[in-house]
Amino acid sequence: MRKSEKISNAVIRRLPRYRRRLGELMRKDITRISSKEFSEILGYTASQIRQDLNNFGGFGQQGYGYNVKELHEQISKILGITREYSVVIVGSNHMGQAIANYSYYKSAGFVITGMFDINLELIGTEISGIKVKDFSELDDFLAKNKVDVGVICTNKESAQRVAEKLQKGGVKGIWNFAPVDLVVDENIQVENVHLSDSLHTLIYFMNQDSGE
Amino acid sequence: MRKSEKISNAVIRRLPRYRRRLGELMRKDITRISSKEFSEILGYTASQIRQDLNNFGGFGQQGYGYNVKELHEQISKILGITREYSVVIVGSNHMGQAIANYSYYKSAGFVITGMFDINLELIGTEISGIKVKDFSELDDFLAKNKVDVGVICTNKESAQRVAEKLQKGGVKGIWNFAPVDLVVDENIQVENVHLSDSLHTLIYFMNQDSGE
DNA sequence: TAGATTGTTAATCGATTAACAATC
DNA sequence: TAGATTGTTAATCGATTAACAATC
Repeated sequence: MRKSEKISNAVIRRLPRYRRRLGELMRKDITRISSKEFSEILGYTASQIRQDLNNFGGFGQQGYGYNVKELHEQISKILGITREYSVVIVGSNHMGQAIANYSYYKSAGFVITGMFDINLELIGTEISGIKVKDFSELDDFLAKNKVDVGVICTNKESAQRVAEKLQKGGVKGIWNFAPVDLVVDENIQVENVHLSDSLHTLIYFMNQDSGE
Repeated sequence: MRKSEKISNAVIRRLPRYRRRLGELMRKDITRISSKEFSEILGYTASQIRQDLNNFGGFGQQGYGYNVKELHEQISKILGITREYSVVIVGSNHMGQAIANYSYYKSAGFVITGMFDINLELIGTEISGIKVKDFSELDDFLAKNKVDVGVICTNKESAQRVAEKLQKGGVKGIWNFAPVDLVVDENIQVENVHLSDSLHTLIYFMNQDSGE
């Protein structure tokens, strides 16, 4: 770790939201913001925002606040959204296609370099300009191309096997959409998008709310 | 609140994972599990598991552990996954289609009763057996049908307006896939699936890892 | 300079872990 | 009964909030 002290997950997970909101402010031509004003937009306390940011350095100026554009850049740097990332999608069914077509990625430095599937009807078709390859070509593809992130959009039965292939192929991060908890080396990062868990949480809070 | 003491979000967000893992155990015909064994599967401490569960009642038995099937049922009950929920999807582009086609929902009591879009090329087409309706029919549809959950798969510019329509139409929960923070009445629950935030978090941890 | 607002330390609050008596 | 494991209280740890001196 850079600063010899570990920064908590909670802080990290707030950074993308900070950045997103700063982007919105930029589009509205707002150039500066105080932690107090920002706190009103975000629903966090001003104190928390200042604490969070000061994990990484003093980006503000006393008596002035924060420069929106500069803070946006600093957070981009902290997150590492400063270069291109090569991404492959394994599982080219509906979810894989939705990911491939999510126009946001292109503008944010994510380049989809490969899509894979085992379904013969999908192999060879073109999705968002990318030809779907046979899953059996994945190992070879990973050996020949430096890939940063693997996206798993397979069913839950195949996900672990795919994760292992991605790991062997040298990816550094796995974005997992399958409803399973993957087991991989600790030097590989897994970020889960567990849609069913998310929906279940929503259902809980919905029911809770009506009971109050 | 039922028990006059608020249960923390952190606890609630672990419940779907508990339930999912219990489902896996059931499929393996495992009938009982101790908090210690379960902790090894989950990567939580046994203490945390027991604490979490005891927020809702004593589901275990001293000297024995927990009955897998019973605990699964109890958690389903706590979450509210015991009846059917009517769901409409607003925005029938790739992400909306992926949600509609996610076969999991059908088996878990979620029934997609409507899909909407403004794109004339999509209106009238059938997705996973559901005909896409014109967005302008949404108000009328919500007035005539009891809908529990609205899924927002529009772009970020339209999301807030859609949320307001859903709110007026009486939905209790919004599952939001647009990269914005929605403003709604506090009796409406919003669960965000912020894909870009998730990806940014992954990128951070990937870069961190290589620096250590 | 005076006013505003940060950076940072201290205080509080909440969540996790440990310990153990209760009990199956 | 003896052994195992829960339910639950107490201790610890970490994260959030409050306060204020530093400073632009």
